[in-house]
Amino acid sequence: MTDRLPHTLRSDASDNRERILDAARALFATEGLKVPMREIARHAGVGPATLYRRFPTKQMLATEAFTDEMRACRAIVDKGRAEPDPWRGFCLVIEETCELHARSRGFTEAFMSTFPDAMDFVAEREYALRSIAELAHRAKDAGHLRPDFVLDDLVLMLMANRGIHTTSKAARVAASRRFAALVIQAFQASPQHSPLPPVARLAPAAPAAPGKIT
Amino acid sequence: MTDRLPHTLRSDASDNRERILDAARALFATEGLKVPMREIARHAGVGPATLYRRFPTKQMLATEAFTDEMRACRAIVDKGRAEPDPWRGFCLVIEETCELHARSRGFTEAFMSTFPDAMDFVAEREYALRSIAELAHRAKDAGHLRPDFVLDDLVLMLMANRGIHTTSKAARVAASRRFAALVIQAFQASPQHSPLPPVARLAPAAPAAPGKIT
DNA sequence: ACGCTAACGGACGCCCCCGTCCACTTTGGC
DNA sequence: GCCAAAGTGGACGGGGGCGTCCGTTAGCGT
Repeated sequence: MTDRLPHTLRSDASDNRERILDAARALFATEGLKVPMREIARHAGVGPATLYRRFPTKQMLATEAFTDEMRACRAIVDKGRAEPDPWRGFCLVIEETCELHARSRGFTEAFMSTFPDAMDFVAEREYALRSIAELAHRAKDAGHLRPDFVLDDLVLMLMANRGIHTTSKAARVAASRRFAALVIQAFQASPQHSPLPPVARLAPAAPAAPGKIT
Repeated sequence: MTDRLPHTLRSDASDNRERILDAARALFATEGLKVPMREIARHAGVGPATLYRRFPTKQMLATEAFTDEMRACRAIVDKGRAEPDPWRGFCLVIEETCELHARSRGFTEAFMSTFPDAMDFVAEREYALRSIAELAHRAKDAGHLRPDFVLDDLVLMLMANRGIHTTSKAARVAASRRFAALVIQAFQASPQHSPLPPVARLAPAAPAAPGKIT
């Protein structure tokens, strides 16, 4: 033994790890987070024990599996913030976020649910929300975003977007696109809009079981 | 025996039946359709066998439990159609439908999902949609509803509304109310709106498992 | 008051998922 | 090539929901 702590995985192990992540990404996207761990293992061609040794909890697996989406999410808000026209940036964030979430059923659940252990998602969500808040502020000042818009409206929109289920992914993405366009229409400042009902206090939002991911 | 076919339940039986329906209504509203049958039985203070004898399938139970909501749904669209101003009627339908669905988590699932056996919900949904289509047509003619609105947009809105989950029912209703107001804003005809992305072909819509209610 | 029978609910067997243990296999440094 | 350690997957016990059977209880007509 040359090393007491081999932090480097054996070749077959890291190979399996990658296959597991691929399977998880695919199944989380199509089936959502509720997909059984064994299903992922089966799809990856490994035994349950291997899956559990590599990722002791489903949170850890989800966290790893969704790094791409998390990066994309951050990229979207950064791109939106970089846009010279704040309203254009705001619209862009809504459009692309809706599409991103429409593409992966599981990511939305992970992103919206408040994980008790892994704080990654919460932190990332907070970052996104704060960025968008700043963007919204600028868009309001520019007179394009309705003045009574609040950040919770965006959370509301995201929650609503997740309700859109269809048979195929293509249909879901298309529906989400149209939904985003309608939402943007609703957020746009207009002389004719009547006052909105009061905002509801939206808790950090849980899909069904608060914090539990099963 | 005075009657060969006692179509009338014994007193304790009809009593239990009522308690089961009460429990089902309460649990379906708060927990959704996924609540276990035993849970309903337990909550009603009866054994599983009693529940299953009275309602052999969860569909039958749900169908009975949601008659009130179905009636309310029909009343809403009728009221909206009776309104002299079609746009006002259209808004009213959206507002009240959103609220109705926000009040009962399970009803939305039942209403949106396509039951393979019990056709009651499908028929009722079709009636509502046809009525609203006619209302929308008049609202368009009056120039208040945007011309590129299609009926699928309303289904989209309903699907989205079901995505709104919160901790308390009160918060959910409040959120739904605001959501409805925003949606109405989006549907309102306006000189400044840009063309919408193409409509997606929305299948009759299934919550997760198409047609299965478990 | 009685007895027939509808109605009841506890208990059963089934299946699926969970997380863990352990005997066997593979890797890679020497 | 050898062999210790890392890695593997089948198998296990636990838990929970499902739908049904059956011995017991109690409503109701006589």
